[in-house]
Amino acid sequence: MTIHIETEALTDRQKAVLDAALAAMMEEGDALTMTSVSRRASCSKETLYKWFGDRDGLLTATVRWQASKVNVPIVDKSTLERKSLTATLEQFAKDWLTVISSDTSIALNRLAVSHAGSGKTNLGSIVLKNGRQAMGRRLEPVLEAGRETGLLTFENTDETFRTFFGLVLRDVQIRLLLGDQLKLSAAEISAHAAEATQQFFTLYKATNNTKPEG
Amino acid sequence: MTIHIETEALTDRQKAVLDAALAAMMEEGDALTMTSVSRRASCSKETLYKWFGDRDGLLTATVRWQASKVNVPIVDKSTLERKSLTATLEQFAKDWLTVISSDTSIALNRLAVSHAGSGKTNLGSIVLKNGRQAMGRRLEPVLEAGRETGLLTFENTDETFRTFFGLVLRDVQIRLLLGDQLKLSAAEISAHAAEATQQFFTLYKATNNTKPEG
DNA sequence: ACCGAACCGTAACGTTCGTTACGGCGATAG
DNA sequence: CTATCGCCGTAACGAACGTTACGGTTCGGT
Repeated sequence: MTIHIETEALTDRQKAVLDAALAAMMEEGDALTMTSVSRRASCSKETLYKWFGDRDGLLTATVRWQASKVNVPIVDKSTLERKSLTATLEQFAKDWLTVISSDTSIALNRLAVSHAGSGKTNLGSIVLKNGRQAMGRRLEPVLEAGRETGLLTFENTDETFRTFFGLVLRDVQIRLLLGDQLKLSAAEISAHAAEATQQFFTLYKATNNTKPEG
Repeated sequence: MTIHIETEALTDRQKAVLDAALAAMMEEGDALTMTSVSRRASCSKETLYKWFGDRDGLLTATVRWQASKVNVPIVDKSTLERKSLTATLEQFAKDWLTVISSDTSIALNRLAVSHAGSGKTNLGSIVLKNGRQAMGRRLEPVLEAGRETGLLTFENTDETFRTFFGLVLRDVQIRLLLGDQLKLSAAEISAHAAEATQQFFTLYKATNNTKPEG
């Protein structure tokens, strides 16, 4: 019941155990058992219970651990100045699509969706916070910077981000979660990232201004 | 293991039982038990097993039953002639958002996502076929009709539909599946359906032609 | 060398739940 | 009226799995 592990304080051995749990999660989904995790990690169940409290604690720690590993595309001021807004958005879209279509992300989101239904744990909110919301926090300053430099026109930053979300991800995530055999090559991801970015500019480019990228 | 029920041939009593299973699914998610369903339906477990074979058979029949009840927005030729393309798309978006945000749809999709992970049943493909794919089959003729009448310009119908998908649904479905407390009033749905339709036209309107809706 | 802590492997316990079996009851046909 | 059939309610069985307990091993500190 209780969560024994702070996200920051993890032994290397504990990280290895969580990686094993992650692997189990990818292969067995929510049906993973404490026994299978302990076998994969070559550790005893007693250790699992001592470290993580109970099954939910292990799952929560695993989700947190994976979330901490995900490279949220970071866009800071210097990046904004060096790269054009178009290139920044395009790269962001590319990274995002790549993460979303990874086996790890799919397994994690499936688990979180399941638990959001059973209502016992708050894995859903953890994934939400580290997924959708983290993306918003990263991208919204970029959008507002684009507005300040006169490249974009919009009123509500959050709504604008959600439109970008829709243009980039479309039906990809739900299809993958439902088990659709959807293969996204790097080339296809790049191509669509570019197209979605163009569409985004079409919708939000400042009307009486120079076009982005000339 | 075996599926005993054809989707078409369902007694009234059996439909009532499946509705009870649906209710159980909404409250308990994947954790619903045969006992709870039999209690809700006021039937015996023996009957459940005789009719549906086993637990998976019951779940599959329930998903099929709900899928058969969902009103996929139907757009036929006569509708296309009576209503403008804009109004048609807007209504389609509205119906779709309403379905997606209903408790039933959320519960069903959660279950399907869970099972797509465990890989035992094909609930995911059933939901996919009756959700995302059914929508595509309905809307794509509309888009092509719009292209033929010179209102829209696009090359790939499927890609165009997926863009519409993204503009309409954005982050709504994944947030709801992950348990985000997102309340969509009818007014908000209508407003966004209109906005998404406008954005869609901005992206795909024929360049050298009269604007849709004057 | 000795001690204690941490950990591994495994056995054991208790619960939950899918599945099956059985007795009773109302309806319907002969 | 009686026999059969479908269904209800409940009890019982068995397996899976979360959780706990225990003996043996490793390892760092003294």
